[in-house]
Amino acid sequence: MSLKPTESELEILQILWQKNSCTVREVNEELSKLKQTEIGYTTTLKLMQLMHEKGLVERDASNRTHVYKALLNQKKTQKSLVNKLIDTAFNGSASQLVMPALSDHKSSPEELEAIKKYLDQLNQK
Amino acid sequence: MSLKPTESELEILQILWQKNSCTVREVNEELSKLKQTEIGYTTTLKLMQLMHEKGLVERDASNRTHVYKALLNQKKTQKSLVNKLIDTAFNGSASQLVMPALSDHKSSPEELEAIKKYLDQLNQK
DNA sequence: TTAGCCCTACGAAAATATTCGTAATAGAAA
DNA sequence: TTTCTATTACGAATATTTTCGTAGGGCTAA
Repeated sequence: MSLKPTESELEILQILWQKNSCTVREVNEELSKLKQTEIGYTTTLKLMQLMHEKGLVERDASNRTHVYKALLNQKKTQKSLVNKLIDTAFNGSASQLVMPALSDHKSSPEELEAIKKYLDQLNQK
Repeated sequence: MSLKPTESELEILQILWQKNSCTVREVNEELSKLKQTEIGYTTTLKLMQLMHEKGLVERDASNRTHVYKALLNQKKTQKSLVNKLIDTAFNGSASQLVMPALSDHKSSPEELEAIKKYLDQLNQK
């Protein structure tokens, strides 16, 4: 099934992944910080309710203030996003995506080393 | 300014980049092939007209059948897409994006080699 | 010339996504 | 208890994106 989150939903998932679990209030504050502008509380609430209906998140409603958790697996979601990007913007060539990605986002030597190891591993198969 | 193309616009840009220049008909056929379903001709036409208004493409209207070209630079656009993805879904870590990207999209040994060379180059700086 | 086809322009419907106001109410505070 | 505050539920307005129908007209083949 793999429901695809919208732009806004992805931002919320991002926060949930990072903090593990959150109230609407917390997410709303994070979002406002992120976007540099005050976002209506009920806007965030509504989004998270929709995500709940869609099965993107679960929530503990045993207390009045509900606590949300992401249900979508972070790694899987990332993979599908990357794959989509590769297909729609890079003609299916992963390496074409990889190089510009590395060029802009200054990665540490350690990170680069890790990638290299990873490449060797792939090569051996 | 850097106008951000929508999902559909990106698909069209992709085709324009690949073929250099296209008529609406050509794009429409490519899109239909891509999406595995017939897309209304005027749907594609309208999208490309909107893209023209937005300045995403230029067109040669000297003949009845207009010929379109992308105005957005491919590499720049790709970079900004990748950067956005890294920020919104990968917590700003490029290497976290790179590895899953390579794992799924089976890259040829040549491609992998190219990436490795690229990494070495980055390392030397 | 006329019929048929293909093209553009344009408006508007449909589908999606985002934002927010209002009402109800639980729980805390006075 | 009464009041105040925070929270959920829900409907609806807005905004954005996608899709398509129709009209007008040029071009070509018969």
